[in-house]
Amino acid sequence: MPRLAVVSMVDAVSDDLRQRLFGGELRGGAMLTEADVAGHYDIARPTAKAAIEQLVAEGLLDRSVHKTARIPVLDARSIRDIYDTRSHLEGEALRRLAALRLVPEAARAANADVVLAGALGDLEIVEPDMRFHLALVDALRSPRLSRMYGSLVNEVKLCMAQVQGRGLLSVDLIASEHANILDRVASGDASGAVEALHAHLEHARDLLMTTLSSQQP
Amino acid sequence: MPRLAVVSMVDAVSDDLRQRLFGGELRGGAMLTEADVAGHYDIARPTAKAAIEQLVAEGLLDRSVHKTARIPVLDARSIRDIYDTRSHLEGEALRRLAALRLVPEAARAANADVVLAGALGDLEIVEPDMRFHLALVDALRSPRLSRMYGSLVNEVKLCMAQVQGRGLLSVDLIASEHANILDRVASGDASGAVEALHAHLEHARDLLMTTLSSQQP
DNA sequence: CCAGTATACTTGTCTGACAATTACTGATCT
DNA sequence: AGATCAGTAATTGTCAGACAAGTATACTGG
Repeated sequence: MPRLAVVSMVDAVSDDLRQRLFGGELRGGAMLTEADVAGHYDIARPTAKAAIEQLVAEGLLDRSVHKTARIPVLDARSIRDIYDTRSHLEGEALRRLAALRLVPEAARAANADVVLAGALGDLEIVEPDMRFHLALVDALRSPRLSRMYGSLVNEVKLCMAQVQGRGLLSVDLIASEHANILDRVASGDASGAVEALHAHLEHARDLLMTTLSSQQP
Repeated sequence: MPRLAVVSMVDAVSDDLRQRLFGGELRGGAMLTEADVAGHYDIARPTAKAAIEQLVAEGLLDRSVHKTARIPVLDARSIRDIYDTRSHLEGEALRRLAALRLVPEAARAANADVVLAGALGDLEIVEPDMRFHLALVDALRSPRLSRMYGSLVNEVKLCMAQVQGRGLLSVDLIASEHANILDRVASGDASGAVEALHAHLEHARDLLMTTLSSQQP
């Protein structure tokens, strides 16, 4: 019997908004009023307000007091910060995994899914890709660390939705870089694994930033 | 002309609740109903609810759907996770600072305040101590990283309030360990700085855990 | 003493409302 | 014409009160 999650209306709404954000239906820079949300889901405005505030707390929406929520436009500085922080968290995680020579099974599985998803389209790669990286962090079994990395993953998904990757992701390259990282962890080569991760993330980040700057004007 | 922060009622309430949590007025394990908060500040229940939900999102209160919010009792596992995650974030930060030989001025100043606060009492040490560690992270100028570390700091403050440190903190030892860390950063000794940090945090954590276990039964 | 039910308490959500703030539009003046 | 200011519309912040739904506790019967 499957475990059913009892969610409140607010959670259901914020979940769906998240999906619409990641799917690109809600474009960067667009305004999102409480009345819009309330009308779209046919709920009361306070309920919509609470859902919006959840997303603001996660960094998936921008808002200050008395102003309409806006879907953030991720500029170069934000992307740099997101990827620097990813390197920061995940790099140290790899050091620990390498010290234990622990290769998370979930990471291997996720990387296999990356290859499978490659045939479907760029946006489909994002999910298993993120799952790979999250699996590395989750392997340390630290709830707080996983939560932090999860919030970064959400921001990356928002990035990906905004650039709407048009065939710019090379699945084979990504998968081989992932495999390389796992190999170095397995052999206990901590600094090598960190190096490989940094290169991998820098690669992804630069691709993102050049794509973004080319479609900005 | 000073920068005035326009805060909503909800923010003001959650700020004050935070202070009461850190001050130990609200003890671990205690229940905090929406009606309690609403009555205490003479505000409407929805407003109290929103303030509580902010704190839940920060991890400063526990709550699941349809249940009364509870002030978390930080057990050994939580403390271990908090300090492991601190090591994780701050250790990597030290590596970067050491590579730049960058010693944040704010960290020096905070450590000086630690010594000054030592004469006042244990709870007074906590603030400059946390400011020292936060200054190290802030020096990297990463908004996301600072936010993450800040949430850990808040949890540590909650810990400290719960053990109500009774003369168990040795100010001189803390300050000298801090100074040691800064020295190693200044000399570019990355792994030495990380080592010193790990020892420092492990020290603090063990003190916290033994104190906690002795007053638990 | 345990199980099941009944009651009180608490939270989730809604409707409707008003105040405070922001964004926009139009008129006036240089 | 362009800029500045006032007034209006739109939006958010907060409230009161209400009801449904879920949780916790006490009480009763076995």
